[in-house]
Amino acid sequence: MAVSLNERSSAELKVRKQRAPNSPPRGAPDRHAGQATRNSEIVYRDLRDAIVDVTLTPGTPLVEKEITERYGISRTPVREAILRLAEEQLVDVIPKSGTFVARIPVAVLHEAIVARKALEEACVREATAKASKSQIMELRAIIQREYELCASGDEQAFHDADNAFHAGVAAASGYPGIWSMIEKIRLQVERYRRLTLPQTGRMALIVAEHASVLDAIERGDAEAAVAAMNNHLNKLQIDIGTFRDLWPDYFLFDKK
Amino acid sequence: MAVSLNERSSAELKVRKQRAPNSPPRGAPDRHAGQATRNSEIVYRDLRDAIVDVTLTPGTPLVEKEITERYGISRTPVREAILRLAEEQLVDVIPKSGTFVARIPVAVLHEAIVARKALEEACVREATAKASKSQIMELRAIIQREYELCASGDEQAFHDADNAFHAGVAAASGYPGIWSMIEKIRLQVERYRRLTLPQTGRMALIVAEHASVLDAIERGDAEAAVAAMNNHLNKLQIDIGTFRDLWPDYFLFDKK
DNA sequence: TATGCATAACTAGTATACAAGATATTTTAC
DNA sequence: GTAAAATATCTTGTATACTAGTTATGCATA
Repeated sequence: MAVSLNERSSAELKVRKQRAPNSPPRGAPDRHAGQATRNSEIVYRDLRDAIVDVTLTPGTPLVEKEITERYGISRTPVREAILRLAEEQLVDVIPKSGTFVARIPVAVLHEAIVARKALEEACVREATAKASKSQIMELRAIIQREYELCASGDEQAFHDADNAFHAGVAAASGYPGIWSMIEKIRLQVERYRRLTLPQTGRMALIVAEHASVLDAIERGDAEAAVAAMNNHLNKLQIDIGTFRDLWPDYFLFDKK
Repeated sequence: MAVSLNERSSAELKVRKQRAPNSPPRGAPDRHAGQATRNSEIVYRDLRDAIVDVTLTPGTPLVEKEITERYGISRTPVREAILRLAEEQLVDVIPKSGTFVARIPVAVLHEAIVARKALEEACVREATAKASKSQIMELRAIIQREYELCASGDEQAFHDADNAFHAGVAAASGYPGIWSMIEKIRLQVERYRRLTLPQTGRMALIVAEHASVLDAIERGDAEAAVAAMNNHLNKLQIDIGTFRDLWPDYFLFDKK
């Protein structure tokens, strides 16, 4: 390829010292998509997971130096991880003072559920029109896995399968990217869910609800599919009142 | 050593070297919300705006050192800004190689429009039910401003007012946070819009469409409001075919 | 001239040192 | 004894030096 002159204009060829403008490397443009082994990525993932499953409770101070020592790395990648979390409003960083696990903003919580319902409704409606046979079979397989995990009682795996179902519906709708939007939204809601719901005995109900969504999709009944999905997601509805007294420090009530 | 005993429990007092756990500073918990003057924030904003209004075209290399010299600051804040852009998929950073303004992903573009419509539909429906008189008056004022800006032909200001209208609808719905979600989604679509539409003569149409949305909201006709909003947003629909040939390097066609 | 390889120049990733502000502690004044 | 001021010790923000990998360049070789 060194030999093969590509068809570019001579104007672009004139720039020799620098990389030719407007030409990202042709060879590996988004290999970067593969999981990065960057330290900041590891720290980010660990911290995010710990915050989401409430291992790190709201208000807990996050000291860069401490994390630095735990991982045996320098402050730079730790700092990058914390900045990402700050953007997702999972931590509050107060300049020159400290960084803390953010309290759960109840206003955002409510809006997140509304937004999720709106997005999933669009997905399920489109999936009803466009889902291929193979996609439906995949969804059926996920439901079967949920059924099995429900029997074995593996909550974590069940939860993963639950998400896989929703992601699968988004994929079947031709809007896989919308699921990644939902996942971002889901972070805050998930913190609440983990904090409040023991979730015992609800697994069987979820499986049934997923099945009724898929049934409607399969028979092409868009309105029924939407209704079933909305009914399913309505179970997320939060009742914050109870917890206002229990853990007042975990929540942020006043909208900023 | 501690002369002034505060009223804290002895359990908490045992931790002396560290700040007491689970206690973010009471005084200024979210003063951080005020606009930060951090250098990284300034660089981020400048770069983001330049990318969104296509001053920086897709594929343009972003050299940290160069930005460093332009602003007279060190690499650290520049790097933080670039990392934020990478998360929003506005730049691609290829380790040890280079950072480039991301090409516009057409698949994401399409999904972004679908998502926006879904979210705005939820907002406008709820706004019809909940909008206060004052909120409706504010929206009416925004439309009037649009009318005036349309006459004076100030595209940038009109565009801002356009956004203000949609934000106002979200506020009236009681879901102001959903507008910030939409704004994130809007970034990619905006790049496309700036690139393709001269947008001349469309301003008057937009004003009329906004007015018809607000009229429906005011008379409490949710379905009409939703229909008007969808009609309005449908104008965003993209026709990528034309531009595939014009600027093939600006777009990313294959879904990763 | 064409091809492969060594080398130089560049990039982003990381480590570390220092600066600036906030908080906690101690000292001092009354 | 109380309160206010001085000080020490935290924190995050920034600058800079260094590391490691990538890309371009030029030279040797056929």
